[in-house]
Amino acid sequence: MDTSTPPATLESSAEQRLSDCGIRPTAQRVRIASLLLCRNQHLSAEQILASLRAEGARVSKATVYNTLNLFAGRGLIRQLSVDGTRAWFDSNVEAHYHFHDMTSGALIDVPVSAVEFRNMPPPPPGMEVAGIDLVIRLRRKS
Amino acid sequence: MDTSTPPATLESSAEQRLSDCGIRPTAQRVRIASLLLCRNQHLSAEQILASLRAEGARVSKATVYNTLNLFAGRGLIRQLSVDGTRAWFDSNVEAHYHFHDMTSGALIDVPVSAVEFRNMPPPPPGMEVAGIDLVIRLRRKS
DNA sequence: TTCCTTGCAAAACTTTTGCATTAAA
DNA sequence: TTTAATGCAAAAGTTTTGCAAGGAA
Repeated sequence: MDTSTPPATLESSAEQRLSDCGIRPTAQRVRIASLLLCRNQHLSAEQILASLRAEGARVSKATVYNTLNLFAGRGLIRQLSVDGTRAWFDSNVEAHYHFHDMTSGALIDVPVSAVEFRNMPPPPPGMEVAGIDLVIRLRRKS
Repeated sequence: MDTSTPPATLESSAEQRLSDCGIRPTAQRVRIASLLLCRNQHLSAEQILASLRAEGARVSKATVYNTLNLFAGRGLIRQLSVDGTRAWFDSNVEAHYHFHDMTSGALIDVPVSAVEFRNMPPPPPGMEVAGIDLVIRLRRKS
């Protein structure tokens, strides 16, 4: 639909990643992937929609949500439930944890290497660990 | 409003805890506190509303939400963001973590003693740790 | 009386869905 | 051409809010 602004290299690498996941690289999906996957970041659906429209892209809210769910389902991004207000989409799918600045709402990545677990409780019988979400809440030092 | 069913001891201990927190123990607040604080559990606002009404209590949705927010603000309960769908209110305010059964949605308490951290990343300058939320996601073993 | 709490309904938000239209292979 | 994706608007679900009425001090 829109063929301007973002560098060809970014777009083509996003296209490549979508194809690799078996996702048809439509214009909207490539735009969303380019925006999100260019670096490690945490964005809400609304932020993504606003950014794309600011760039002049033609995208609907429904497509943003559909696309984010699709990407998350294919492991291209990770959906976070950090505060109850909305979902955050994390472009970093490597194992890692988060600082959550409760004042500003900001999320900061914490590498796995910074937190080592001495022991972990065994999962209940018949269950296995699918993932570990660690959120370290921060407040301004008093 | 309603003076039936729950044991007097439960109600009076709930009343005591509310008074201790400087919360005026109205009928609705005592009912909600009695329901939630009788044991360690994780309930949604809607579940609490349904339980109270099933018991014959006269309570509105607005009051349930107002009350839960009030209790959480006073540290009487803890609000959890585990899945994006809704808030869960945890009657256990002692430090602890959670298993999250992704199949059933169930939450299971994990005592702090079951998880020891070998090291923790230092909070950014000017910040301090306000809390640690650890969610261990579980799926059925394949 | 005065202040706080409640209930109801409506509003505010985030996210999903139905369906006609459009784009991709 | 045939299938899948998009856009729009409406719906769905959770949580908040405004305001009149009710209850406690």
